[in-house]
Amino acid sequence: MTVTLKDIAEHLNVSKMTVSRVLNNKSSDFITEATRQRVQEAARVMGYAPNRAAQALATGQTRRIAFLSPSMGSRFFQEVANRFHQILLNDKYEIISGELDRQAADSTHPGGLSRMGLDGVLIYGGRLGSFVEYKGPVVNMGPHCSEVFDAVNVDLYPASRQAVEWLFETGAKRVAHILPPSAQNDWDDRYRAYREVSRERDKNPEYIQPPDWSRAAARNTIQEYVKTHGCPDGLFCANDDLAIGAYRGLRDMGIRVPDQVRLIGCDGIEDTEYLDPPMSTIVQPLEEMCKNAWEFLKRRLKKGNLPRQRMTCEAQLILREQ
Amino acid sequence: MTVTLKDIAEHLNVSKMTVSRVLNNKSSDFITEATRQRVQEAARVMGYAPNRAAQALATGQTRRIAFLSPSMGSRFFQEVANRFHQILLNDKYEIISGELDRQAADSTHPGGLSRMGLDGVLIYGGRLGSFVEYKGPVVNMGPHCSEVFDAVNVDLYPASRQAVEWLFETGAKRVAHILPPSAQNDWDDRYRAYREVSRERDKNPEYIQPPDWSRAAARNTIQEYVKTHGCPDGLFCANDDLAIGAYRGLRDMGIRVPDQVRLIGCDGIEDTEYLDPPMSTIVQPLEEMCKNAWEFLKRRLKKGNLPRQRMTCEAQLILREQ
DNA sequence: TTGTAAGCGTTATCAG
DNA sequence: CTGATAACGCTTACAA
Repeated sequence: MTVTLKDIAEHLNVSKMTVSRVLNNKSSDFITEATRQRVQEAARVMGYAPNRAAQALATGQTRRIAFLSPSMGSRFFQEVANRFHQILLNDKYEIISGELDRQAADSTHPGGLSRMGLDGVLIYGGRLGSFVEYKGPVVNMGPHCSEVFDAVNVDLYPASRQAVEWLFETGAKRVAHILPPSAQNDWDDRYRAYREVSRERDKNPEYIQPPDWSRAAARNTIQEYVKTHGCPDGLFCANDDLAIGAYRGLRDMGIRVPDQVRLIGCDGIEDTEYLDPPMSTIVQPLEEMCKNAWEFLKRRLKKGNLPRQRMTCEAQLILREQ
Repeated sequence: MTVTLKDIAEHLNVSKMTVSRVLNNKSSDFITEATRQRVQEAARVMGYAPNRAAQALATGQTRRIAFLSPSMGSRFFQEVANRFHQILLNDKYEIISGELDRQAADSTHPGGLSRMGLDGVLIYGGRLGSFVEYKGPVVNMGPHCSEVFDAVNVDLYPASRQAVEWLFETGAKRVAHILPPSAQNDWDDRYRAYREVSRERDKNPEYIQPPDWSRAAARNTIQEYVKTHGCPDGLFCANDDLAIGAYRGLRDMGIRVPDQVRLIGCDGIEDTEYLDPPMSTIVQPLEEMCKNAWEFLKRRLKKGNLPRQRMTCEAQLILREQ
């Protein structure tokens, strides 16, 4: 059925090894130009394609990497996954995406990482207790990385402060913070920045807490909040999806953006540019982060016992016309 | 390092086969409850995880499927990929996404499908000449499917007609159609519907042609168009990204939506609901399409020589407040 | 420069 | 019910 090394070898009266060597053209191996030509021609004509499983079994390497994030439905994480896809493609690696919760690291779990045949894992997001037991290389990225893995941190704190301060400075009397309760922790830059700026300005912090990070949740929650508490005139949102959901929820009630409320999102997804008015947001330097994460992982793939690699990138507040 | 069947077998003084049988619990195999228990316990304790590559090599099955679409940057295709991810997860299949152009089917291509170790391929979108030479099972889905593969068609024609007619009936004098030149073909339901309705109403068709399907392209192109041709008062867009780009481009020029121009998109991505005003669009029954595509593929995975499977789903025009 | 032999971790087949 | 043995297709190490 499918063509194997052996088929080519027999066809050409050479050994499998000769064929293998030609097809992998390892620089360390020497083959006469004549046989090289013959083998390549035969492989092409016969339509040879290597059996990845066999290669993986023999070498112990799958050339497959997982990218895990909290939620594949989030546009931001899709943008990250995409960037990785493009980057890894250049290096002939496959990427397979998954969600942190579902893709538990332990080998007991039927869909667990250790059962997937991976060379390594890229993770956006933190709180990954279960991953300490995953044996392969892991690079963690995001605003609050694990202390045990290689890490590409992104610092949201300065930009978050600027965002909240800008809202106050440009006239907002009540600036609220939208974020799910699960993220209301001191390790969250956005939360901490909001709380501290509020305190410095003697403002009462107001938290609007959708049950999750989805647009739909933010849309509902903001409406309930406004009905019972009245409407803030500034809204610092923990991510762009929440900001977009809030925007829609406010418009549902006839509240004007930005006249009555100004919003600032976080992460910098494409969608924010296409709203009307375009939404201000805190942009993460994704390209830089992804490139570096991949470099970290490649290095560790080559040499497992490196000292821990880490770096920190700076997110940037982008104010759009309003 | 990692635990194998052999390790467990030696630890328990049984054969690898016994361990293998227990761990796969094939109903056809009979094992005493006692040994079953012992094996399962040992596997758990020792942290056994099967080697996927070895399994694949032995069985010839990878439990891995590719999902290919024209562009991974498109939000719509991301939504499709997502649905497949969820669906296949239930059946313990992995999914790996790619783009049609890059992932050529032939074995010559280094990143070609036949080199990826796949059980089958799901493709959204048409024009896939090169895929006839891919040997594995293929299910094609979308508005203009291949005639040679199993197919889940979606019929955009009736909804497209309704869309254009609705724009005219509700008062539009000039309804233009935005679509990239590459799609300006009779096999495209949207193009055909627009052209025919225009003709039936003795209207001059107006085509606005961004170079590709991106928001940015639509945003630029609409502005150039309006500057030279004036502004249509109805816009039927070949997909939601174009519609969103056009919306932004119009707003850039101070043109009011929907007062001066009304837009209708196509595909039904989540973003359309969150614009202000929410955007009308033609919604594809994604859940139905994906479920069926996967059923088709599973069937063909089991039994290769089925007659060609095919079905057609109906897209639906959703008019949102405007 | 090329070939031979062994092994990677599973599963299939056939004996016991 | 359980165990040996032979694949699966490739690469690594070592011989020639």
